[in-house]
Amino acid sequence: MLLELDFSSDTPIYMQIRNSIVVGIASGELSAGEKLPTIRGLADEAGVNMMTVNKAYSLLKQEGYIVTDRRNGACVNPDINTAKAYGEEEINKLKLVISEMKLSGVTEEEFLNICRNIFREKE
Amino acid sequence: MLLELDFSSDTPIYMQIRNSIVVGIASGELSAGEKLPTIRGLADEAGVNMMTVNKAYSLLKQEGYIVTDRRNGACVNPDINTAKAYGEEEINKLKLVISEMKLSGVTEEEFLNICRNIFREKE
DNA sequence: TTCTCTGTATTATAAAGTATAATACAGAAC
DNA sequence: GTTCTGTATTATACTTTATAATACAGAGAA
Repeated sequence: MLLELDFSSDTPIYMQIRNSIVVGIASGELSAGEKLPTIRGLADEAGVNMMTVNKAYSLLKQEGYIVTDRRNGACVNPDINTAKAYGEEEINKLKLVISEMKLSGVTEEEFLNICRNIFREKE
Repeated sequence: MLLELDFSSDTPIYMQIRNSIVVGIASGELSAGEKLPTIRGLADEAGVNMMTVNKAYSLLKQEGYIVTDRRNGACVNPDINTAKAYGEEEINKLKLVISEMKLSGVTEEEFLNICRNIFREKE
């Protein structure tokens, strides 16, 4: 698992970890059921506290992206519910990104192409 | 200016204000050169502290979205630089939204249609 | 058994970010 | 002068974030 953390970012570390894993699952870099690093292992590797990784894993578990087992550790949820509705929060985040890129001069077609590429990105 | 603040959100108030204005400019709700509410006025209206609004305006000014004048107050920058490159940060935010919606079961075509609608949204 | 690994929980602490409050100043408009 | 503007300063309180040091229960391996 590639995990790039930006300690000077305004995004909290635990959220960066959470985001990396979500993106990894969506891109196929992490496959359904795949074993994730242990909390302690990832904390060591990333140079952060165990509880910071734990916070990320707890959030991912609560969101249904991963499952945890005291025996085997954490795994990507082998059966993520792809029938759940996206929230208004996602739409608002999307609106914001589109607004910012629009004001950077990105045209609709350029933007859609960027999205197409990201959508099709495989590991 | 419509301004909906969610005080229970994990997004700071000053950032919500900043985001609302960015979206407003991009959608055309706020036009180039248009006068914005005064810091004190908006603070009163929104029920927040003056310095919170000031923080949002300072950020918007620094980002080039608005200009300020001690005489007239703050205005939408009449000449926003639409030739500036979008940052990697925007791409990462976009990747995250796409990932989350993908994992909610949204197909590529559905997603592109949502984007098209947002992109064309006028006030 | 004993040892080691897993996620989880607790408690304490430090540091940073956020928001409020009360003022004050400089510049321009009236 | 008075009033408005953005801006600046200082202090305070609260929340969030991250670390640290432990500890526990359950399961696997020696």
